Amino acid sequence: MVLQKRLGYEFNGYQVPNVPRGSRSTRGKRCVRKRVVENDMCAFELLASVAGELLLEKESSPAQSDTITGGSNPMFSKDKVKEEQDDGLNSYEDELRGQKSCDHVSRASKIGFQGQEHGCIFTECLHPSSIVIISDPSEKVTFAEESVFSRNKSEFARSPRPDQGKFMEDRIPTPPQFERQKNADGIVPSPCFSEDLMEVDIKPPPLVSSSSSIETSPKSGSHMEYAAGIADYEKSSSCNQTVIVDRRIRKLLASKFWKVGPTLLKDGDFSDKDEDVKPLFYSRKMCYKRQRTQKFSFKRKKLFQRGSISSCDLPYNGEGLSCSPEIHIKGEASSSETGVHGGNGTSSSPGAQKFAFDSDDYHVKLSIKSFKVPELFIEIPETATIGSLKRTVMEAVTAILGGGLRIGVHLQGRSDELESLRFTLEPNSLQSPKPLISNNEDAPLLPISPPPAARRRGSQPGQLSSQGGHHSAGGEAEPPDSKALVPVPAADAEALAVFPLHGKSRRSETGQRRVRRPFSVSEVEALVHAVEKLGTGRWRDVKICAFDSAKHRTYVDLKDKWKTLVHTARISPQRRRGEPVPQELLDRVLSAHAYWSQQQAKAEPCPRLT
DNA sequence: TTTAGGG
DNA sequence: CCCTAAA
Repeated sequence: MVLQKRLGYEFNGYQVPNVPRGSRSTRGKRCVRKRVVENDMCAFELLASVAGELLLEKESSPAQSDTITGGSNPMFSKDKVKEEQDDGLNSYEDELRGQKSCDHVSRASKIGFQGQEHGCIFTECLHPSSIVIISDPSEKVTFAEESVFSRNKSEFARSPRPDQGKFMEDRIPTPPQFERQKNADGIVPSPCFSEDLMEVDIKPPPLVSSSSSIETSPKSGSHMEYAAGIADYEKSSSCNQTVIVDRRIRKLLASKFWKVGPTLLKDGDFSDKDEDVKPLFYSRKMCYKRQRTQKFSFKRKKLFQRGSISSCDLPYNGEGLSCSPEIHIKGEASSSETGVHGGNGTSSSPGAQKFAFDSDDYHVKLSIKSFKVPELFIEIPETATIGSLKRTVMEAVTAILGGGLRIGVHLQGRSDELESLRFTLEPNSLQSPKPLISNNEDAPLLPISPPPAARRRGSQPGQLSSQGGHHSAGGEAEPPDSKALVPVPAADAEALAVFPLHGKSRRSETGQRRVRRPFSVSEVEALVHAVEKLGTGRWRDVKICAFDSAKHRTYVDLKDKWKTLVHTARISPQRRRGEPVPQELLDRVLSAHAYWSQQQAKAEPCPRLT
């Protein structure tokens, strides 16, 4: 039984238009950056949210006697699924079809949770596969997968102990912040809000909200908000399980756009500066940072040192290339053997619904089916091939996901249609270790403009040979630069702001190396003709005369081309590369060059003789 | 801004 | 193609 829900997490990918140098407005950049930040969300948040929704659905479900895995639960019924699919939310079942195995996905994102009345959901995000939702650790904690409390968490036993609740309560004092909330709302604060636990990266409830009221003002009635979604799950063992989730999650899930916490979790948003209070949320940030920043700090630093990457500037080559990697999400709920014992009493949560579970415990297993990786800045050399691109993309995404998922990269589009070139990421079947890069993908991917960092490095850019690949990039080793990819999580936009993105960014104006556009024969023809007429010292005139409409050809380009033409004409045909230029043209090049050189020589030493 | 040349 | 000193 699988609950399938297409999640609306999408990165509102942006693409800075190919604005002429120096004409990009500051305002435009600010907009870009803003969007990046607002769309930030990471996988574990997503999973946690899904878990929240599952609980909500469960709560609202009339079929209370079903276990989460129950097939008769409307929420998980095929009809429901179908309905969502018909709703245009996409059928990822179809998408998933063809995948040999998604077991790893399920495993990777398994979430174990256990609730108790008035508990809170926490997610741990040390690793995508270690997401844990804890509801009221004072009672017990169920771990999914590995022990997520790897640090400072030794107190928590993997298997719940009868006395654990007491154990926790004895050790952990209730922070003042939630004492207040308790007073205000009459809700018993969870002991898990302790410094002790906060230090271990416990994340706050994965609340998703379009308004900042919840996240930003935990002490002003926010608990009410939290409690609004309380759902009590009464197990057959009479253990009450309560998980607090935000009802809005569901609504938001329905929408395609999630505005996520990070933006709202600025320190300044907390009116209470008490260090005992902040850690809960603060740790979330830290956790996030560990997940993201730490991983990429090296590469990012490297790139920035070379001044090739900006958090808000052209991530692309300005030619329309963009990467929209996708991962897919699938959710499922199932029972589990991870027994949780202890717990007692009945739920006292008003209005809370109760559910009886056949098993002692249950897990909500979530598997990511589809979500868009926030953003990927990938640096590739001019000589990049589809294959190297794929490798790069895969590497980046894998890094983002912390290796919790195996990602397969599927190329969409053709290398000769870079405008539509995309990569789709899918869970990589464990049993199909097929090479990720096929040979036919190692064709040169020329039109892609590599960032400046690729410049002045390594070998000369290979010539693009439209006819045959005597220059096939076949054995082309992937240049080091191609690995210098930088996923730029939106959350790090702030941190990245350290770099020169105030005012005018160098990169946005001069950084992007232009796309290489070899001169065609006809262009050479036009150039030769113009030079024959105007000479070799009036490139501006040549430009106006023969390439006025060719925006991408500057007079410098023409001058350079003439230079190479002269060189080409002088070398043996065997040494020439690229699209062959008719010998006739080359002859004219030589003669014209000789003529105008002579004219120039004549004019210089003795102008009056002309 | 253009030229002229080196990288 | 890029970068730039010079003009």
